[in-house]
Amino acid sequence: MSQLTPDEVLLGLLAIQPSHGYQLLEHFRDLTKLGQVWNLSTSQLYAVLKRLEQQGLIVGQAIEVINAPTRTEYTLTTQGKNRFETWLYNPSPLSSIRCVRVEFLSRLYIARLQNRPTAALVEYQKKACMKAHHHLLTQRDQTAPGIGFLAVELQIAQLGAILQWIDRCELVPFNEEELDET
Amino acid sequence: MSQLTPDEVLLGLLAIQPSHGYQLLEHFRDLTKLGQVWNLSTSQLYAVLKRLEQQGLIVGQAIEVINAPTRTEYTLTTQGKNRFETWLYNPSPLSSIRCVRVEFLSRLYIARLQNRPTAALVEYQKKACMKAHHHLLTQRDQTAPGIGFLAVELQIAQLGAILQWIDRCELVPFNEEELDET
DNA sequence: AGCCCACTATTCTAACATGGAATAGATTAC
DNA sequence: GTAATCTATTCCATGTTAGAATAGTGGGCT
Repeated sequence: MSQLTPDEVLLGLLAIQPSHGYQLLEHFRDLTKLGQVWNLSTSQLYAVLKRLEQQGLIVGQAIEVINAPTRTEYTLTTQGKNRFETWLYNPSPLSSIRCVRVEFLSRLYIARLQNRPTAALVEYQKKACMKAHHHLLTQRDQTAPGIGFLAVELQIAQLGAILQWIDRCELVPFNEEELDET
Repeated sequence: MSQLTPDEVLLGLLAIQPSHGYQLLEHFRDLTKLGQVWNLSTSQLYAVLKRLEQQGLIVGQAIEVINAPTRTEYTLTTQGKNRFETWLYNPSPLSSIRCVRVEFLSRLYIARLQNRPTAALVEYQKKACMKAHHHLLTQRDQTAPGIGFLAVELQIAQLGAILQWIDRCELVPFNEEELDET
């Protein structure tokens, strides 16, 4: 896998309420939800759900619906809950640029949906980025001119931009999603 | 494929001289070369070479070496050469952040190795980023507050950082690689 | 001499990702 | 009435990816 999987996001959504695949998919398609953040195909989502079930993080239950195809409703297990909590509050923010955009914003989204405070999340991410920023500055001094040097400089610039941006995360209001849970 | 493949970079390297897999790998492992830019595994490189051969962009020739395993030396075909030139001078810079870091820096690296001027490359990329930046500013005004909005703002900040960084690309000297071609 | 390690050079394998189409009933639109 | 679209899921073929496996060479150590 290319590092970033929506595993924990799904666990977070299921922590709010048991849901079936199609319901979960909405969060990844709606551009006001996670649509800007992830680009997840249908089959991928169902594949991930299957994997999570195999790992014992969720359990599925077939639900017969009168005038609709049978659904599989997934519920979080205790194990899954633990995994999610670890992810949310013990973030391992790799501070790679993509990680921040995708993982951090997902964390924020889920935390808001669950009506949890987000200050700590933002703070953790900020600290991690500052640390990485500092580390890169040191690395730059040890790097010979050339492509490698330019790459390091770009990463430094990127992290700087994130640091300027991140404080806005707590100021920007999250309208609808707050109460609206389909 | 997840968008970014080293296909054209390999073609560019083969344009300098026919090489076998292990030789090409050096460019992706050496941190002063493309090591900071790509993270390519051995098997991946060989897989790409096979694919390129299937597409008729390169041809492989088995070379028996006296006291070493047989190598396959790949040579660029006319088609491959065309494909590379198109990529280098007709860049389609998607201006996604990752694209710039990986693709643009690769272009720069190859152009330098081939002793070609880089001013045009930088200029193209800069223009593309400015365009994307502008487009995102418009998009921001049409986006409701929430996660989507934050995502757009982050992208704007990232592009801004790139624009500040990109002018340095022509100023930073590229030492050794200029003449040294293993 | 015997052994271990690192380097050159490539292949294999199993798991996972990905895009796309297939299925199939329900509802809405014209 | 039939076409399109929505709900809900599965299936498939192809491609990517990490990691180990292979295999020969040369060097250093004891």
